[in-house]
Amino acid sequence: MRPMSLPVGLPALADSDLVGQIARILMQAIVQGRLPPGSKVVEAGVARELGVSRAPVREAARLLEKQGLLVASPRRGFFVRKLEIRNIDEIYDLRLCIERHASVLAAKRLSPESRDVLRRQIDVLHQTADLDDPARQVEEDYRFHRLIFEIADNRRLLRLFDDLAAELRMVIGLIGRLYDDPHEIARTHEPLLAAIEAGHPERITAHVDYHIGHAWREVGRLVRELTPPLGNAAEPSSILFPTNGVTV
Amino acid sequence: MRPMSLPVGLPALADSDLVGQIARILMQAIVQGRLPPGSKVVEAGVARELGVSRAPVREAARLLEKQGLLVASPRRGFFVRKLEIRNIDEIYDLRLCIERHASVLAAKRLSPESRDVLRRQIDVLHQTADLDDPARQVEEDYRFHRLIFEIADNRRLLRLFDDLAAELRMVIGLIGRLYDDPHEIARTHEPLLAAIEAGHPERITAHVDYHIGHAWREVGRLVRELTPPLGNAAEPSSILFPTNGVTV
DNA sequence: CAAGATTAAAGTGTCGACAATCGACGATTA
DNA sequence: TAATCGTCGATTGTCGACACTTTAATCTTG
Repeated sequence: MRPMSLPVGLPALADSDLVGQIARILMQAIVQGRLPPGSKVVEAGVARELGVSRAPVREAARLLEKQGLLVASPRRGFFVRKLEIRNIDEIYDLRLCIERHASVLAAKRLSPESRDVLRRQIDVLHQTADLDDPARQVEEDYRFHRLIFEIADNRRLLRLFDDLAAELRMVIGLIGRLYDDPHEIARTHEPLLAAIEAGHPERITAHVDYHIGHAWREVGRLVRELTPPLGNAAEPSSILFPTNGVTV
Repeated sequence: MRPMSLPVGLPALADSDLVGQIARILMQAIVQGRLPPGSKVVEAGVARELGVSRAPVREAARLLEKQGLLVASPRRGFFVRKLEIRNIDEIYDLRLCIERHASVLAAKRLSPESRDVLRRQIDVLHQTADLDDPARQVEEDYRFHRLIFEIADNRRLLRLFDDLAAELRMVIGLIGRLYDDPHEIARTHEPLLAAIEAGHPERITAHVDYHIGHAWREVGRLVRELTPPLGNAAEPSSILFPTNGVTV
């Protein structure tokens, strides 16, 4: 048995695949804002907190780096990716691109069962809207869109969506509530599903464009509002965020 | 004032990045066929061969896994991804999706300079066609398409293309010569560029569809032909690495 | 002689250690 | 006082070691 110390406030890591678990834990910490953008991820700190050595932590950090959540600075360590508008735009641009595609694909491969699954998820969206739980709302929203990718049935496309979604969740988590009326969110999914059921590529892409484009503009606006305290998007010399030592 | 600051905006780093170097070396070994699909990547072997320890090798392998070149089997190690038609189709499907998008974007952002760069690359394609060097031809072909992504100016899109291209290079490297007439390759790029210059989204996507779709069908056909005989070629951990120790 | 059991070899997962490097702080100097 | 330089702690990059698993090779045994 391995001498595993007691993780204080962190979920215990029992199963194998330590690296994957650490990556997930780090990801959660990031998207939940416990590791704010710009903050440093100290390997030893994470390792100690989780009761493991630095090696698997490093590997997890590398994965998150390739995924885009972290950036590595050569002899200085890993940092949570900053909130640059450029990056937001690139993510949404790519998401729009693949979600149009996935939606059209999903329409082609839509079965009665998968149609029902989407329907039910819209119901969930409506129910969640009553809860006044923005985080949950965002989560169920993503679940709907993820379902579309699952139906599209391209594993690589799905993985890509998950990667983008993780980063978007971080952004959305930071700016808090995204829409004023949660029911509005739920409703806007209905015409999209209708278009998918109808199977008209043009109508589908139009609705996706509207739907994602709306979120894009909204997030962009809020991020722009949130960014000024940092001045312009000075990319180099990453220390414009002081060692805001909230590292885990 | 801060003590640092090299030239702003330069990626610079590169060199002392052992993990990145190992990842590149492994990638080359894979796309050049020295590590055939299905073969095992033994950490200790690679480490010894490169004169480093296993730690950075593992990190590099993890990156290549996330990129799709390797697959990890929990207590058994990393393996070069096998050549499944399903995977090929997924890659090309995604590539088609993003290349349409990138091409339309590139048209929007096309400057006289970037137009000339594309033109010149087509010239290179023609020149390369005379050399009877299939690998080189494929390389210059990718360079053209990569230029489109550069012009599209979305870093994430570009990274994604690079990831896909690496895997496609592996596939194409394995099936050897892709087209019968290299000049044909070069020529087919011209109407695509013309469409981009004209800036008609429909014409652009049509040409991209034709261009990429052609490669897709061709590769798919060849892979289908090639799959029964190959299957898996489990390699004994032996010397198949760089003829020199360019590392450390 | 084949199928299963046994043992040995190879390889992975993880750890702790150590030198090299970076950044902060304070002493030194103009 | 402000700027420069050197020192020191903190942290990274890399290594070698070790326990446990898987794979192979060998030995039983029906």
